[in-house]
Order: sequence, then structure tokens, then C-alpha cells
Amino acid sequence: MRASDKAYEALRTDIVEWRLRPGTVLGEVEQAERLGVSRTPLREALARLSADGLAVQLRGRGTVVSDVSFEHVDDLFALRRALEVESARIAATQGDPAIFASLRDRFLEARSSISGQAANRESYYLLAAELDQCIDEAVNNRYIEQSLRSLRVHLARVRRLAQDDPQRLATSASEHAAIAEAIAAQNPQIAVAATQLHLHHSLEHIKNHAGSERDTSK
Amino acid sequence: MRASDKAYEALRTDIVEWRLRPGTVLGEVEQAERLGVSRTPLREALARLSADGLAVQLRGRGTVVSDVSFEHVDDLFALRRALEVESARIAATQGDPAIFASLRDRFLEARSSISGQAANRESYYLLAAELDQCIDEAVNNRYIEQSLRSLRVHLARVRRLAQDDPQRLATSASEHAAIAEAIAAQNPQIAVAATQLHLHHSLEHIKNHAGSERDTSK
DNA sequence: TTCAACGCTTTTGTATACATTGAAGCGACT
DNA sequence: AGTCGCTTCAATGTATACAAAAGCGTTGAA
Repeated sequence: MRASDKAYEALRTDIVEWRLRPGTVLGEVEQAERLGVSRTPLREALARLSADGLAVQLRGRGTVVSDVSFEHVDDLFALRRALEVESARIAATQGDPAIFASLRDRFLEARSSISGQAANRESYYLLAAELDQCIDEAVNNRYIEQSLRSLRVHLARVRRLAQDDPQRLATSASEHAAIAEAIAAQNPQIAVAATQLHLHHSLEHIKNHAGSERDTSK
Repeated sequence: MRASDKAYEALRTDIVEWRLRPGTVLGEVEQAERLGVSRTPLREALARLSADGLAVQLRGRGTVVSDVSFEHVDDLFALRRALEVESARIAATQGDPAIFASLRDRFLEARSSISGQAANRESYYLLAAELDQCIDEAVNNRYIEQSLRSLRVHLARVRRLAQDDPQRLATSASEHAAIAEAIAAQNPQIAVAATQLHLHHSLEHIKNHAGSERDTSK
């Protein structure tokens, strides 16, 4: 694995998992020493982070971890609506019904077994990620996929703003099952509706269950 | 201006304007000498091009200009539909009517004066870009804006696949005027409809008026 | 004659030294 | 006393030298 990839992965994970909080300055020499790589690959990593929107490069003052606040959540979900609604529509027209029927069953099963356990929560997120991936494959559109990949990084970061409780996860599982169901039934209209509903509830939950990370815009 | 920016701009322009055709290998030393910069900033430029999707980095064999073929146009327009429809909807709800009314008038005026002149065509593209920018400002969403920026680079590249004739430009001007009109009237539904219509006709035109660059997938 | 392995060449990947720019602090002038 | 400008310093931006890896050609043997 290249040193630049290693540095990028490490920094991206640190940012998404809030170990590097918004506003943190990423000095080149400092981070290069911390990650055990030279400045050259580290600079490449910082450039990629900037392209992802996870950091911004201020001329002269260095690179800082980009800000994430509640005002941006609405913006993020507006893009998510645009992309995922269209993706669901396309997946419903040209996806493999068997795959999504199977996913629906797994979501329904997951709904019953969800608890507050961290491991359980993590496995649910993995299942949701699998649905996303299957939709990606059904859509088979490199441009949409790229935009979605960028979006999901930011979503993962925002997730920490809200506290996911078992109640919400169970509801979310139902909504995901409904999306998979509609795609399996090859019904674009219902797939769109289910997606819109899920996004609406997801956004409402985040806005109503603000976490302790509120004080990011210092 | 930084050397890496200079190299990036130069390469991006060369790729978008088809001076560097798809499949061209961008050797680091070769391009560094051609552009008069060192390898370090040039590598940064190549990384940014890869992030944009304008080039792909093959390990060992270097960076090559990414392929653009007619199969991808549908994909590109699927993303464009998702983003621009949502943008038009949002702009219609929170845009400044005066700005878009003015733009509508300018499109209607442009429609009359369009000819086959290259200068005329260029000024029309600038006007269209101005509409895009005003919509961006009305939407005021950094995430959507970033996705759109990436998309537009690819669109500019694809534009060369089709031959724009005065007829199409005049129709396009009418469609753009309709979009601006709907936003000025603060009517989201009509703004969405006008955008969908424009995108449909635009895509049809490209697919029916294939240019001479067809032989890109060698 | 064909396949495989070895080595050479060309390429990218990394490190470090140097240049340059921007920012902050201090001083002098108004 | 406030502001403008200069100096200094620390950070990024660039260049080049070095290392490593991958391709390709050649040569050998089966």
C-alpha cells in the first residue's frame, strides 16, 4: 500500500470518526511525523481530503478540517434526496428483483433483533451499506456513484451529530425494507416514495435528537 | 498563482477541449517539461484530474485521459437530471424573481440574434453558464454546488461529441428562458418541468447529432 | 518453436533540501 | 495613542535526488 493512501485513509477515518474535530489545523510536518510518512505523500492525502470536502486549504495558514454544523445537514439531505430518489427510481426499473427481495427479508429480520448493543448497531449500518451498494450496482452509473460516494462520507460524519436509539433503528429498518420491497417489485413510483419517506424521517430524527457535538462552530 | 494550479488548469483545459484525447497517457516527466513545472506540482495536478474523473491512474503504466463515449452520455444526463431538477425546484422557492426575470429576457433576446458565428455561440454558452451560476446562488447549497461543478466539467467535454447548430441553440434559448421564467414566477413544479424538458431535448440532440469524435473508444 | 524466467529500462513513489509566501509582532512615524 | 510599514519567522510550495516497482525484451531451455 502506498504511503499516500495510508495517510489519506488514516486522516479520513480520523475526521469521519471525529477524532479530528472540525477546525483542527492539519500541519504538514506535524501530521507527517504523526503518521510516519514524508511530507510529499501527506500533501497528496491533504489534497484528496480537500477534494472530498473534508478539509479546506487556506492559503498560507494551512489545511483545516472542514466545518460541519446543523445548518449544513439540510443542504446535505437536499443533495441526498436528489441522488437517492433518482437512484431508487432507476434501480426499480433495472435491478434484479431477487437481490432486493432478499435484502428486504434481511431488513425485516434485523428490525426484530435490534437492540442498544453497539455491535448490533454496527451490523445494521453494514446492512444499510449493503443496500446502498446493491442499488449502486443496479443503477450502474459511474457518475451518480461518484457523487454518492462523496455524499456518504459526509453523511457518516454527520451521523455523529445525532444519537441513534433502538427505536429509530427499528423504524429505519422498516423504511429500508420498504425501499428494497419496492425495488424488488420493480415499482419506481413506490421506490421513490419510500426513499423520500425514509430521508424525511432520517432528517427529522437528526434535527430532533441533537447530540453533544453541537458546539462545533466555534 | 501556484505552479500546481497552473498545471491543473492547463491539463484540464486541454482535456475538456479535446487537445488531449481520451486514452492519452500523461507521463509525469513529459508533462512536467511541457508545462514548465516540476514533477511535484504536476503530480498534484494529475491527482486532482483523477478526483475529477477526467483521468484514471493505472499503477505502473501512468495516468491516462479517461474515456468518453456515447454510452456514458446517458449516465451523465441521469446525474444531471437528478441535480438540476432538484436545483430548479429549490431555486424556484427561494430565488430572487428579479434576477431570473432579467435572465429570461436576455435568453429571449439571445434567441433572436443567434447565428452560426462562433463568437455568437460562445456568448450564448456564457449566458447559459450565468443562469447556472444564478441558480447555484439561489440554491445556496455547497454540496449540490460541488456535485454540479464536477458534472459540468464532463458536460463541457461531451459537448464536443455533438454539433451544435443555430436551430438547436435557438430552441435551447427558449427552453432556458422557460426555466428562468418559472423560477422568476416562483413556481417549482413548472421549473422542474421546464428543466426536464430542456434536458430531454438536449440529450436527444446529442444522441441524434453525433459529431466526428465518435471514434474515441479505440 | 514456444514458454518461462531473468534482467534491464522506464516509470512512478518517496524523501529531503531549498525557495517563497503570508502572517504576526514590533517599532517608528503621524 | 493609533496606524502604517518593516522585519522576522514559520509555514507552505517547489525542485531534485533517490528508491522501488512494474513492463518489456531477450535469452535460455524444454
